[in-house]
Amino acid sequence: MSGSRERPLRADAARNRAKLLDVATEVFTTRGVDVPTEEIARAAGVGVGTLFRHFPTKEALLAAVMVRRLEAIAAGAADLAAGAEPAEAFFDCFRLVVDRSEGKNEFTQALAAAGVDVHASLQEPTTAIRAQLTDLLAGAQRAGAVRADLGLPELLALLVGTGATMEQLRDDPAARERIYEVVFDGLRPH
Amino acid sequence: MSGSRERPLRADAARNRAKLLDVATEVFTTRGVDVPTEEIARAAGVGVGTLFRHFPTKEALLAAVMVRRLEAIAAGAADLAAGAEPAEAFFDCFRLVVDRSEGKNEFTQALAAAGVDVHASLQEPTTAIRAQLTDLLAGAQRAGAVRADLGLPELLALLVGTGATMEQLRDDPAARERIYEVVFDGLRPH
Amino acid sequence: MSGSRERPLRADAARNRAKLLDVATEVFTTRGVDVPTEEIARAAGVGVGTLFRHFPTKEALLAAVMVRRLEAIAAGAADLAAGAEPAEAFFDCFRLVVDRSEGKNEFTQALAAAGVDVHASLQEPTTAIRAQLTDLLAGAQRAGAVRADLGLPELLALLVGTGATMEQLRDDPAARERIYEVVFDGLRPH
Amino acid sequence: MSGSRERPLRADAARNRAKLLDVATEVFTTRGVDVPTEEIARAAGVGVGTLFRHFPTKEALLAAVMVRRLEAIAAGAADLAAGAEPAEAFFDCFRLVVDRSEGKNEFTQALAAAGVDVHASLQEPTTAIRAQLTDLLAGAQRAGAVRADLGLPELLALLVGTGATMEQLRDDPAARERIYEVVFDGLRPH
DNA sequence: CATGAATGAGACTTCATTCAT
DNA sequence: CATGAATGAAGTCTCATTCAT
Repeated sequence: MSGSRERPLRADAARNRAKLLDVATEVFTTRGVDVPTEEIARAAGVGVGTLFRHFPTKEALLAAVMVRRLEAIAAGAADLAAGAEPAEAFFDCFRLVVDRSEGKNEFTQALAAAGVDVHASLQEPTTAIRAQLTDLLAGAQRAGAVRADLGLPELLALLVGTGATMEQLRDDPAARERIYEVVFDGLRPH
Repeated sequence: MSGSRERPLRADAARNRAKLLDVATEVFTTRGVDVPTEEIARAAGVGVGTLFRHFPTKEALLAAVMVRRLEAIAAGAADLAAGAEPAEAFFDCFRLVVDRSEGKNEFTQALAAAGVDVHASLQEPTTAIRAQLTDLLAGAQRAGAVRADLGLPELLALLVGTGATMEQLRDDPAARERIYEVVFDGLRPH
Repeated sequence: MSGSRERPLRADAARNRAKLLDVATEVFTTRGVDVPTEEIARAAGVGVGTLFRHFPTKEALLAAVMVRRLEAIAAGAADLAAGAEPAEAFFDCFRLVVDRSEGKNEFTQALAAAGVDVHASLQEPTTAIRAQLTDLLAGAQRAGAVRADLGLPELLALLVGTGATMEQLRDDPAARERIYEVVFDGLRPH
Repeated sequence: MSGSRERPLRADAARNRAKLLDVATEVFTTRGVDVPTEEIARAAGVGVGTLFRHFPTKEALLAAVMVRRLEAIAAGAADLAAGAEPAEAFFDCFRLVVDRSEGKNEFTQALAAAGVDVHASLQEPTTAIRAQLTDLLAGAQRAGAVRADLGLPELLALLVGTGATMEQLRDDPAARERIYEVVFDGLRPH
């Protein structure tokens, strides 16, 4: 699962990489993608050189941040899926993914703008989530809780879109709840 | 309301401004927001100076492009609203706005990243659409075609979000159609 | 004296030229030489084109402003010279020139920076002052009020330099007066 | 007093900074303040980026050049002051400052035009000279070689103004000498 | 392996000057 | 003759990336 990549990575190097990722996540999320690399390095307490040793380009850093978020989401989803009956698992997982997607769009776009094939470069880490969602969707459909004519692509698109919807309603929890009602109602058969 | 601005604008100036807007719309939409101003000027057949005379900053150009798109959408929406029964008018208009929203997110984000208060600077031109949507929504609710607990904010958020959903399914019209079914089903009472 | 140049100049054209000169004098003096030509034109109530019709380059405008000031100074000097005994006339005139030189340095330098041979382009209009100063100096020297070994070049240089000195003491009239004492004392024989 | 600033500065960085300062001094003095930064960088054998790393704005570079010149002047003045009797020390120092002031006005004005508070930003490095001049002046006055009613402000103004005077007589050493006689005579009591 | 100085292409913008209206 | 839109060279500054220390 968390297969070993390259060499084991020395202790301090690993610490630097982690700090960099933490800072980048924080900074990109709160201040946008245009923050200079140098600033991120400084905030992480390392030189730019170190940043570029770990992430050969800025895009690579961006991608790594995304991957990390996706992995976190996947972990959460795994817990939920393990739990209860199919329908509940599906809808709970939907909520989880959406709630954690905050700001994800900006990354995706920044990556795309940089000419990176997002689908390709994020393929592997996303696989876990994809697999889980496929299972959850199938289970919910088998249980008659979700329209049978929907596939994984529609589900993924809907997750992204609902995330975007929610971002517009950041300050109104009640409204967000109503949106969930609309979307979940729409997902059910008929 | 949509009153005349400043002076009538000389013939060639108007032509240049229009060309600039055309080119910018095209370029920003297809190649993203990071295209150099100089390239836009060249593509429009004018010098950079001319571009900056018409739009004092790049953001101003970006905003102008958005405004233009919104105005076009508003015009289309007006035609639909004039037409038929409330429910149909509402759903048709929803589709129209979503279909024309392609790529709009990127603009909004670019503007926001530049520190522009999008809501403020685009307020006026958006007002037309807002008003129409308010009417359409009210009409559809009165006709019992849409849940009564939804307000304009939710509608707007849903329009944005559905647009984002659709962008993920750019190449699959059938899937897009299924999304519309989901969302429209969800919007109906119960 | 005010010899006719070129054509007689139509009434409105003359008015424009005068307004332009007034505004330029005001603006250059208060806000420096880097003010855009367009702004000067606007302040004068004309288009840039008109400005450039009257003054083929910005330097030409700068030079014209200087000329005008010098002419004003010359006029004032003439009045004084006409008056009393040689020594008094000389020293009064010295004061007059210095007092009116405020900010003149900036112009001279701007012109020089633009590669204009100031001495050459201002030769003619300065001639009047030069002639007067030559006479005044000679008179004062004959009267034994000024060292005999000084020539016009030294006098001109001293006028410029004393102007610069005074600009440093803009806010201290008493100090300025002491400077005059120093310089005038120094000018007297022994 | 002339305490170390920030970090020790790496060897190559120090070399570049020095070269930049040398070139800038040379170029600004001979060709004026309007020389493009890029040209200065090229002449110093570095990229523009390096220039801007050392001096965040062009004004900063200008100011640094001035500071350097003032420091050089102060050093020379210190030597003189150490030497002989008060009167001689004073007048020699006056000459020194004036002779080294060549072109200094242009800098001051460029800085002022850029909205920099020259007095403030150059305060510290000037302090050394101020202190020395204060001492020299007091000494010369005590020795009865200079009018007692003059203060430091007048002296400084006179230094600037005499510099301006001398610049007009760049090519006539004999005339310059006569100016010194005039000014020094004027400075003596009576 | 870390550091941060150096690089230099390129971004945005200004402005003197020209020329169609 | 006046106007002001158009021009485009040039200027200052930023920032991802490289490389000497």
